Amino acid sequence: MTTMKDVAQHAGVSTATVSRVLNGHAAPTEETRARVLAAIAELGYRPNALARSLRTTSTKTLGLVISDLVNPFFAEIARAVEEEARAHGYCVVVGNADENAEQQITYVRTLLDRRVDGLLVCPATDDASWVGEVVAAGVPLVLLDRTVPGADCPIVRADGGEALTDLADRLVRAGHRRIGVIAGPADTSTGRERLELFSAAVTGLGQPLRPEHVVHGDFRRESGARAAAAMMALPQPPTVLVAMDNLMGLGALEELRRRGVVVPRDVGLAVYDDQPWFPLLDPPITVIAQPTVEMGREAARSLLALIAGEQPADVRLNARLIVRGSCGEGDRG
Amino acid sequence: MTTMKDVAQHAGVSTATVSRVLNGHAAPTEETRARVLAAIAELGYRPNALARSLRTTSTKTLGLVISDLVNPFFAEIARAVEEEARAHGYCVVVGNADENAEQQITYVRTLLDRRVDGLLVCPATDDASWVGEVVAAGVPLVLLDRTVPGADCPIVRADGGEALTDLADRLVRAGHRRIGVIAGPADTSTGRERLELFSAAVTGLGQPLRPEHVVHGDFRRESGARAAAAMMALPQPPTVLVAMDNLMGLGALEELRRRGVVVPRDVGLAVYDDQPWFPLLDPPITVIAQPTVEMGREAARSLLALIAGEQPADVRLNARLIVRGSCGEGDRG
DNA sequence: ACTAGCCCTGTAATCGATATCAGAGTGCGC
DNA sequence: GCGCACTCTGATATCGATTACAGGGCTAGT
Repeated sequence: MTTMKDVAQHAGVSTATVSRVLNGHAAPTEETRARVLAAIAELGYRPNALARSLRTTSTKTLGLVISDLVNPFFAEIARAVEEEARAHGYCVVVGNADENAEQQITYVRTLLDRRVDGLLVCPATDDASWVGEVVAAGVPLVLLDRTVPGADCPIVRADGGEALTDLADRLVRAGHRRIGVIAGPADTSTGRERLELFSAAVTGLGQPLRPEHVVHGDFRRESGARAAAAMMALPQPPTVLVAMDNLMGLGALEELRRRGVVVPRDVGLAVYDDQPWFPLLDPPITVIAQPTVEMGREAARSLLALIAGEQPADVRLNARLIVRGSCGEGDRG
Repeated sequence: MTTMKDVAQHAGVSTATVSRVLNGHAAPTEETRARVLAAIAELGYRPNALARSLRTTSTKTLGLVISDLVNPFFAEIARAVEEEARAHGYCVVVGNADENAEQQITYVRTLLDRRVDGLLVCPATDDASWVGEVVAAGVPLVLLDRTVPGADCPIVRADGGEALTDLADRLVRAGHRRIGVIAGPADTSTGRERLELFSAAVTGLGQPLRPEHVVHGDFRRESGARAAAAMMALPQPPTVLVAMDNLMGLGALEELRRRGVVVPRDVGLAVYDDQPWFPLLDPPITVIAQPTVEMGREAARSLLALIAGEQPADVRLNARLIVRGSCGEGDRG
């Protein structure tokens, strides 16, 4: 590789001058500037970002640790983060935790070691041991989608309270008396919150959830299928299933299909997170849509603000209910 | 941040010794080793990866430039690459080109500047200007999914020839005489190849494609919808549509639904790339499935081999046809 | 007892950039 | 004509690690 020294020699100047030209400092003459630029072009020189970052202690890089890259919800967030960051001259390094706390910690450490300027994390679980390391490293941190206990940093998330209440309301009004919930993991904030909000809503309507009608999954496809299977095998199966994540919803759908259960005639279904293909199903699936793009964008903005020394406030966006028919609204509502 | 110097002072040794302990060199005594490790633990020291990489000229990082992160086909590949890399002690930096040649070049440069040990690229277009820069930088390069003209490096891809021939065969045998193709961009190798292979197959069966029944999209959702709309508006619309990518297939489905066109009664549909939700549609969609996980894994392996100084051969995996019913096979086949 | 050889450790150069500080050259005022 | 201010450039220290080389302390062989 050609280094700055080569360029300097080739242009007959010192490395300091090359550096000044590169960084747009006022000093160099138009003439030397031209000579340096010519040398750079001729040698095809590109500055070594490692050396530069070592010296300046800034990498112009954000780290993003995501719970599961294959989950389209997170993929879309990742894309939005990347877009917003790029618009501000930052680059994003994505780490995929695969819903695995250990892998997540590994990634947080790797990113800290590489001296990212800021860190954006969608925590895989409630384990918050890594937060201390980030704070100790003095690296700005913003949480995305999920909180962890005791973390003292800005968070960007979607509030599903209203949407879940609306959904509960609709389901009960549509006549459902046995509502089954495929909940997220109890050791994630979103897993707990969605269940609690929904549970409170149906309880408030005089239709508390039965214990056997709440099954926890892990935000992945197979667990959704297992949960649906477990509930449909009960002597008194639910008349409607609510999956608290799009992948578990997908798994549930697959399981219902395998069992020959017809939606919504035999059992209704609602899913948390919208996906472009949900409207294409027969019946189209009723969902709670989260503003993924905004979430990613806002998270990147908050982090950039934090890096700039500001004190961004928490961001709370609204999820909203989209009724489509998979809960039998047409028939009963 | 605490540096190696701090650790050295705290342990009463030189930085050289700390480095030796860190890198598992034989030299240090068990006793000094313990002292150093204690100091490291006590200070919570983590080595600066930038400084280390600058010195060793190895980052243990692979760069992955992907055409479109939101396309689940690529998301899955990215995940497989990351998994395989991690298993070999490498970390992956993902750049999302968003099917945009310029953005892709930007990312290639950024990754080269950061001195990734190797580069994995799914080229967004046929523009191969960036390949020279990678070669000049002396960075191992492996192409994934798509080729570019004149690139002299290993490539990992899926061969759809057999599957496309099978599909053509089935469609013609099922009585289809007007087959519409929603092709990929003409300036991508996969876009061209899939069309050519399929076109050759149907021509061989005496049913050449009509020019107005071939519309190029851009591997994204909206273009699939537009292409479907254009063909369905023809005086003699196709009796079956073949979308050469899952996102364009999704767009086509949405458009058909909007128009009240019933699949497969009014028009059949087949899609390149399988997705978990395709079997859930009514009718389930006939697809050509690519081995995404293997592609990602093999690509990572090839790149690691190249880095290790070996000469990996090109990898060609087979795509395969999965008949499900959306082409009216049940009725006509 | 003295030296050869081995083991462990420290000193210092190095990777490729940036930034400070000092010095060379020019222009201007008096 | 002399000095001062100002502009541009170069030499050099530095970021935080790795590593070649040198040297001190021991053991062992004769």
